[in-house]
Amino acid sequence: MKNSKITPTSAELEILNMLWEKEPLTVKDVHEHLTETKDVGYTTALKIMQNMTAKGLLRREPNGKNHLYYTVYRKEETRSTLLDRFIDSTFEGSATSLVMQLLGNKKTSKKEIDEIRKIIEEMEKNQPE
Amino acid sequence: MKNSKITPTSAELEILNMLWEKEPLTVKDVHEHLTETKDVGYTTALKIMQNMTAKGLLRREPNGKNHLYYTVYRKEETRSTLLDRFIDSTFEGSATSLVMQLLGNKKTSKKEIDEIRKIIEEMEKNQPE
DNA sequence: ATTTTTGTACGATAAATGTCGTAGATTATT
DNA sequence: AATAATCTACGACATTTATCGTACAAAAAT
Repeated sequence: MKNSKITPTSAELEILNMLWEKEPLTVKDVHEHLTETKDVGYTTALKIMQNMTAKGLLRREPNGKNHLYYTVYRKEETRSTLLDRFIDSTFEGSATSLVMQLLGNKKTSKKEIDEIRKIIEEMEKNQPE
Repeated sequence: MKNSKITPTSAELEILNMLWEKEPLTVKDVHEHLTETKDVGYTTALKIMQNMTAKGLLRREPNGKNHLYYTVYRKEETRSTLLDRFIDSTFEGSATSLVMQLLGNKKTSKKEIDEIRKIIEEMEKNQPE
C-alpha cells in the first residue's frame, strides 16, 4: 500500500502540477504562479507547502536563505492513484462508466473526443490480439 | 452556474449512489447499506444526510414517523460536474490525458479496456463523419 | 396508561484545510 | 554598523467533514 499516502487536496494538486512542470521551485516561485490566477497570500502558499512536506508529498533542500522544493511522487503515479480513487467514489469502480460519461459530456470538445478515439485506435494497432 | 452547488464528499457520494439506485430511502435503509461494508453509527448516517439536505443535495418528505429522502440532482448531471472538476484539478483540464492515464493504468482491467474500445467503436459507427 | 422502541434533533468533538498575522532570522543595502 | 528587505516558523482561526452521545418525540407493545 505504498500509494495510500498520496492524497493531495485540490490546492495541493495545483502546486504539484507546477512542480512537475518545472521543479524545483521556491515558495516564492509558487506564490507568483498562484497569484496569476487567484488572490492568495505568501504565507498561505508557504503553509500549504509545509503541510505537503509534512505529509510526505514534497521534500525540500536548503538553498541559501530559502528552500528548494521537490516532488516525492511522479506525476503518473499520483494521477493513477487519484484516478483509481475517483473511479471508485464517483463511478462505483467502473472505468467504463467514466468513459461513457466523458464521451457524452457536452463540455468535452469534439476535438478531444477525436483525440481520444485516435489514442484507442493506436492502442489497437499496437496490440491487436 | 446552476451546478456549482454540486460538491458531495466521498461519504456523500456513497449515499447518493445508493439513492440513484433505489430512491427514496430512509436513514435506516441507508444505514443498513453502509454497515454492510463499514462500521458506522446510525446518527452518523443521519447527520451526513442532514448535511446533504442542508446543502441542497437531498430533499426529504415526512413518511409517518420517519422521512423519505430523494436526490435533487440526477446521476449524470452530478457525475458530469464532478468529472469536469476532476479533470481540471488532476489533469489540468485535459480529458485526453485522463484517458491515456486510464488505458495505461495497470489497475484498469483488460476487460474494461476492451469494453471502452467497443464503446468508442460504437460511437464511430453512429456518427461516422 | 406505562414502558419500550424507533427515529430525529441538537450539540460536541477531532481532524484537515485554507487562510493569515506576527515574530524572528538571515541577507542585502546603505 | 544600522536599517531594510526577504523568508521561514509558529500559532490562530474559521470552515468543513465525519463521527457520536444524549435527549426528546412519537409510535408500538405490554
